[in-house]
Amino acid sequence: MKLSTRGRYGVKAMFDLALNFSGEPVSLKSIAERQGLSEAYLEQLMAGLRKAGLVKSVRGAQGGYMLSTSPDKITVGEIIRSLEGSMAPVDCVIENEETDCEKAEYCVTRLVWERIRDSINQVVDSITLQDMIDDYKRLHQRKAEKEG
Amino acid sequence: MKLSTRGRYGVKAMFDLALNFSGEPVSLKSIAERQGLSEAYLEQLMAGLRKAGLVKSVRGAQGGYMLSTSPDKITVGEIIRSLEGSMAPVDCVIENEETDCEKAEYCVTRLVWERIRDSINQVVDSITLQDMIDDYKRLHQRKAEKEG
DNA sequence: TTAAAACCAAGTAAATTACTCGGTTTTATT
DNA sequence: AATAAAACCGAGTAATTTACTTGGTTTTAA
Repeated sequence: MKLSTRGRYGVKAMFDLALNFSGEPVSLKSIAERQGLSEAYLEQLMAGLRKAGLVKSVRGAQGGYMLSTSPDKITVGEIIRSLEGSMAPVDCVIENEETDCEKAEYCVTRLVWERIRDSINQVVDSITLQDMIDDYKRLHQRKAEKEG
Repeated sequence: MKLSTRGRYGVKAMFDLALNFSGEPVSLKSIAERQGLSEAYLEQLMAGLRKAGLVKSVRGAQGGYMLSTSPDKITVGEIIRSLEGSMAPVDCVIENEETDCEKAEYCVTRLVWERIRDSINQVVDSITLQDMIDDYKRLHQRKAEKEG
């Protein structure tokens, strides 16, 4: 039940874009540097996020990426699902997908997988990039106080 | 974020043991047949469940496995964690384990992973094998009514 | 014109998964 | 005592997935 680097890096990158949300595009190079990620690999992830409509890109010199909308309208769930697919713990329980298992209708374990899936979706869909920014500010304010 | 076959088969096998909870041991062969799983592979899983104290084994002819305690005292969470390890979506957030990430204390994404982990744990720890048996009975009663 | 950037497709080494295989030991039954 | 059923154990392995890299091309501001 681990997230792959796609989801992990994707959330980091999107959070970086959210912190730098200003109307100006942000280059992959700078995101990669700040977040300590491979630029070439990030490129692949951004392609996924762009196809999902979560980011816009600006090509050419001084180009880069920016959130397609404000941080409070983008959830962690949308980010992860666009990069990793459904959060369903088992394939037979992927949203809006038929299962080929003929026992599905009376399958008890299936009910368990559905509950896990729903609870994961509920958390990730409830956290927006703005929430992360708020957490970030709180965390760093506390850090500043602590360090005097 | 998929469960591996270890967790999936493990829950199935434990549910099978719960349905057959009587004091008599149940052979791997019969579990494998009923659940449509490989006997040799199941053996590995049972070793894990035994080490975790969730099942007891009886060796020799007419031997087999049985739940170590009643179905209402065994949760899906215990089963999955004993076979797959922590449900943490990211290593830096495994319960009772130090992370080597020095930024951890002020890491925002970490807060997200913790919330996902907690919510998964909450669901799986709230579902006992007895709950699954109850669901099973409900499901099959409804099936019987439907089929007349 | 140059250089910075996004875009794209394909390749690849390493790790993980989902098993199997070939035994040994234990024990109820005959 | 012999047999057979069963758990126990360690190692091996094919297939798949992951986490990238490489080598380009296209676009566009300066």
